[in-house]
Amino acid sequence: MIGIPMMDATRQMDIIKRGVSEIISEAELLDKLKKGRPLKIKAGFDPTAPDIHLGHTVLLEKMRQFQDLGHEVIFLIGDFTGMIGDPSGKSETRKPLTMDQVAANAATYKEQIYKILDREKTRIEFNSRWMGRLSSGEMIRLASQYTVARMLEREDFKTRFQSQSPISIHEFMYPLIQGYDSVELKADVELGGTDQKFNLIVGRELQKAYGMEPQNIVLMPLLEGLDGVKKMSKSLGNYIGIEEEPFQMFGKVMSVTDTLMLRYYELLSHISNEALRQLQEGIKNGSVHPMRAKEALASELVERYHGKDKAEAAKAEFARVFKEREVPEDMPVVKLEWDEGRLWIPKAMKAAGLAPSTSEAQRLIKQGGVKVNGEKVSDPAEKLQKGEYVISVGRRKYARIIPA
RNA sequence: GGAGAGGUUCCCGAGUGGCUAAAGGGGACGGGCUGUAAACCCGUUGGCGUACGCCUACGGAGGUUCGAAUCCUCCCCUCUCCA
Repeated sequence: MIGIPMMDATRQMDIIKRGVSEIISEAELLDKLKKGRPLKIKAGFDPTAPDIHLGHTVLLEKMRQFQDLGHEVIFLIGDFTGMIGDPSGKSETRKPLTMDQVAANAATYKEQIYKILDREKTRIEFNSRWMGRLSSGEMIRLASQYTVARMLEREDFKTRFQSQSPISIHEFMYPLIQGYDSVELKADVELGGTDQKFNLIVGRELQKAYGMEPQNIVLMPLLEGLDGVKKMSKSLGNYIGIEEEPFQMFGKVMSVTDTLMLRYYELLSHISNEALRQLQEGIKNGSVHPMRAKEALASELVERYHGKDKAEAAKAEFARVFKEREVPEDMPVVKLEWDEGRLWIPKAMKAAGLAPSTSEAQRLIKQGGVKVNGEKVSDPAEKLQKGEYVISVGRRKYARIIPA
């Protein structure tokens, strides 16, 4: 960083603003940038088992942008706050993680986040470092900085209060502690998802209460999942994990709608703001084929997480399987018992994981969705002589079966 | 603590004694169309060596009945209102 002059504040702002949902406040942030010193950028993460998907990377990419602009990024693992669990509603109080678990999760985080963040420029912190030794007196002082009325402004607290659902006192501590982290770290900017808005604002207020200049807040939208509607999450199954196989990752990106593709471009791609604008324009006026754009995006993402070679291979494989409708090179190989010499196809399908039950397998056959060695199966009762076969269901599911 | 309402197949939600493996919608899956998508159209959506048939299913356990998701008893859970 030393010796490299910082980019002009307005140009920095232009980069920072890409894809953000809200900045509190833009004018303040611009002032800070104008001072020309590296800012402390904080972003907090749950200590629970991390399995990062593209939704999480929206925030990480923004952190990376700040790093590239020469600022100091603090990756904060909320191991202390993890004992409370963000009271997002009904969720029960979490069981505290052991030191070992936290350490293991942190290690996993590191492995994954450095695919995006610059290892040299990332500072990792745990909030137990300071929270663990905060005295009761200091804790009370902290709690005295905020009022119940203001706490109840938070949407989920408000609704729970109004509907007379229980709110435990310790749940109020969550935003306070998260905010206190900003005090401790002297954060200039805190990054978070839009769902974190309240908590981040508390951080601002607390910094003021402790006589500091309040942090600015950069809120990132929650990335829509593959369905294009709900936020990407593992439990909804609409996610792309950053450790997924290249071919699978490529295919998932390709299956996304054109609108969502542009959204992903905005939030995930490294193409410049100018290039993004041209792309949007090109698709609108028809000069850019959406499929080409989608391929480029898929390639970019696969390359980021698996390297250039894997990305090219995934692209080629995808073209083979989906454009030319040929059999994929890699597919699960399943060994089956051929007890009676002839094997009922639905049974083979079930054993190969192509259908959850023989009943379902029969339905699929009746609907014309099943092929054996490329030929459509029309009779659900059909059996196979002992041998090796490739069975497919629909366009995506394939398995090779061989006698055990 | 008192008074009500309700728990149905992946989800929502109909169904008040047989015609109900259970309407309808959503989702998912298969087919068509296409750009590999979206939208749209059609179809499927409990399990089982497989038409037939059999088994399992309407919060749980019993009971009434030729026959229950539907009636009775007890229990568990959720929600609403009052205090």
